[in-house]
Amino acid sequence: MTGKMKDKSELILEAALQVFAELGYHRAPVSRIAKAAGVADGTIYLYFKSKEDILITLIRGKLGELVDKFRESVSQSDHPRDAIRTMCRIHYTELERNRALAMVTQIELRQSDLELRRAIGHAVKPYIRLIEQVLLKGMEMKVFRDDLDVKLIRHLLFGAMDEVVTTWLIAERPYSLSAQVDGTVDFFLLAIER
Amino acid sequence: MTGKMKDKSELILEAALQVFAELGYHRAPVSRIAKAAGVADGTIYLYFKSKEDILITLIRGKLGELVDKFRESVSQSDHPRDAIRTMCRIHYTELERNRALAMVTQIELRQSDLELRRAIGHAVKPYIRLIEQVLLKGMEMKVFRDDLDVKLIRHLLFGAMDEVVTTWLIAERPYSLSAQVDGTVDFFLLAIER
Amino acid sequence: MTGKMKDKSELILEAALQVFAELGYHRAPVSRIAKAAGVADGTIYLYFKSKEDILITLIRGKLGELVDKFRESVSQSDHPRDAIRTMCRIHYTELERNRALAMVTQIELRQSDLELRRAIGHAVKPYIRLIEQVLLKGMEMKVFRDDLDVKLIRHLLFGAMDEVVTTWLIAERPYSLSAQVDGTVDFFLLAIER
Amino acid sequence: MTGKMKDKSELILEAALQVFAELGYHRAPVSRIAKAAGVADGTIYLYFKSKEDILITLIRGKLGELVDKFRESVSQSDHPRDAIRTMCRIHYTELERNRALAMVTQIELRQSDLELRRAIGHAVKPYIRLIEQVLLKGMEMKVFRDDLDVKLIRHLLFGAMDEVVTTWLIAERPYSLSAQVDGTVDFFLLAIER
DNA sequence: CATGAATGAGTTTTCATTCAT
DNA sequence: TATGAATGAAAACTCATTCAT
Repeated sequence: MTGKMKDKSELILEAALQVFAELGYHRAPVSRIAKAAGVADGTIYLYFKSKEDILITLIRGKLGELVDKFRESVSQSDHPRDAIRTMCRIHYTELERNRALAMVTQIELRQSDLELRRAIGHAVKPYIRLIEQVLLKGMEMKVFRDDLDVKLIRHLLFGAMDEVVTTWLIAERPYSLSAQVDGTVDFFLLAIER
Repeated sequence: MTGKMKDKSELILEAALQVFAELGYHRAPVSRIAKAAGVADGTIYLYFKSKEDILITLIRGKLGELVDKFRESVSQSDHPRDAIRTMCRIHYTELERNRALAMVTQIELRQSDLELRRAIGHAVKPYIRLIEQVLLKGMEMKVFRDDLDVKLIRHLLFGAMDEVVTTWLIAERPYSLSAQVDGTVDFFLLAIER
Repeated sequence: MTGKMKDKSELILEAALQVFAELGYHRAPVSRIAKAAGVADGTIYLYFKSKEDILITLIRGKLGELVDKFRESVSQSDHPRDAIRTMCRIHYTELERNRALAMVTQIELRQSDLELRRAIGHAVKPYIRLIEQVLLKGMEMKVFRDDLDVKLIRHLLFGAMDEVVTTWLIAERPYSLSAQVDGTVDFFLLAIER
Repeated sequence: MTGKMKDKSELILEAALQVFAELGYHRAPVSRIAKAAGVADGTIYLYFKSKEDILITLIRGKLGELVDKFRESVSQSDHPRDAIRTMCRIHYTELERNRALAMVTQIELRQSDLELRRAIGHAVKPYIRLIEQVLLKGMEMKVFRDDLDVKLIRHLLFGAMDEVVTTWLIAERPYSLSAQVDGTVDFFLLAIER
């Protein structure tokens, strides 16, 4: 039974994702999340200690899943060039598929106090580090330039992709995000390949 | 006396910038802005029609000033390569100097509802377009590759710089933002120069 | 226990009636109603969606009860003449007994915006229609003149009684309202009986 | 020059009448009245000591004018029957012509606290007394019944007319108010003539 | 007399959180 | 564990009134 029956806290997180995506964190009443999850308002507080706690847990969990995917795919790429392309593809594809998550990570994740911002920053770090590892491996394999400032460039890569996602998200007219993969990666490679 | 006496709406905007930077837009009560500006709560509403109006006016004004600086400097650069470097330098230097503004543009600008997000997006557009113009000029002058997807790359450049600023902003330990200019620009140039 | 325990929304309405009667709708803060009802401010909004909603519900409920009494009594009157007298007696007696209700219906009911005024007008309509029915029945039974303009006269009767109540309500010196029944009805009958 | 130049307080009252009629007393900001009158907000307080004072003065003045018209016309009527008809005609015609005034007297006049209500009640009293005088004259001339309870009946007449005006005022569909004169007066006469 | 910028008390409403059941 | 009614602090905004010019 444990297999099919979702954990109730999972249920609440799922509901919160939808509600945050629709209304934004600050405009999303806890009662609405409760209703969406099919539980009583008070029940939420048996699983989370505050509304903020929901958001943090949510982001951590979802980004954790994403990072796992990144890691897995990267480990299967022989060539760093392919690893970069794969990461970008997953980055764009997953967020395109899960618009609610994109909404929350791109818009809400930037939110509120420094405290929260930092807490969430930690969730992104593994991804940033993964990018770094790929860069290092590429340098080691002599396919990337040997003078790369990896500490800086990992942020340049992440920031560039991040902005592309945000731009897509708030665009008035819909277009394909995943179609931007090659343009993005080609740009990167020009800058980092020997 | 008119020289010393700042316009009261300017006074309020200045106060709002500080308060927003400290607390974040949603957690900043109008009463706190009023107190910081040394005026009564109601006075705020003689100059702005709502709290949101303060934020929008603030962003528009400050970003407008920034964009003006960009434009002026760019127009003085003969070579597109220098223009790119100048833009990045101003971007990093100005936000390093005005941390409160950085706070609001990097953190608050991303938040709130889609509505506001879009409204503010317009304030950034001129900058994005300026980047585009530099790219085009560089292509025309045959110093940049002739196959650049400018619509995409302008976002890649902006996003990369933006992320570097945000990372600096939320960093636990202080370091120089302006010191990142050359690393950033060199990366860009490798990707776009012939 | 359910017997003694009044519905909480009933409790709030009761409190609102008192407060509205004392201060008038516009001068009555919701917080005061809450205090009078012995609940927290926020509790009010679990039962009513706005302050205006309280007033409308209140009027509708109380006037509804009154109209029910009118209807019942009228149905027990064989002769239209008695029906008229009974209506007037109930009208005067009930409002004399429930001064707070009179206050709200006579003073507050008239106030506020046209919107509200109309909404409340609907609550009075059934009473006006009941008067009309009695008139028609009297004409049919040949005890009232056959040339009565019922659409107009129903308002003349209602308005006349209404003014008597208002005059009584704002009088400096107290006197019996119910003692005016016969004078009022005799006047009416002279005008409408054959 | 005094002839053409309206007194400034008159100007303000005129403006207040329009604004009250449009928005209702409580929703009408003093600043709006000032703007409509073409004076500064503060100027209002040189002529009136409060917003409420404006309303009271306004009603008193306008109703005073009306009562003067009633008195003049009545004094020209030889027969009490005609006097009654004339009063009703003026009552309906004047308010039909001056909808703003009707709005204020019928809706706003009923408003707010008992204090105001009473103050305004005084303005109506002369009219009520005039009705009484006509009734007495008619009894004296033996054209009206000699057993009329004039203290009551004057209110029945006023209330009946008043309600007809209010009904007309809040009606969804427009119709002629003055067309109701004969129906109303015929009803009265049946009740009071010998 | 006239102005109109400034005031700040007062109001409605929302919503995260608690706790008796 | 689960509920959901109740709480009450907080917050945005309005506007009658004042007063320095």
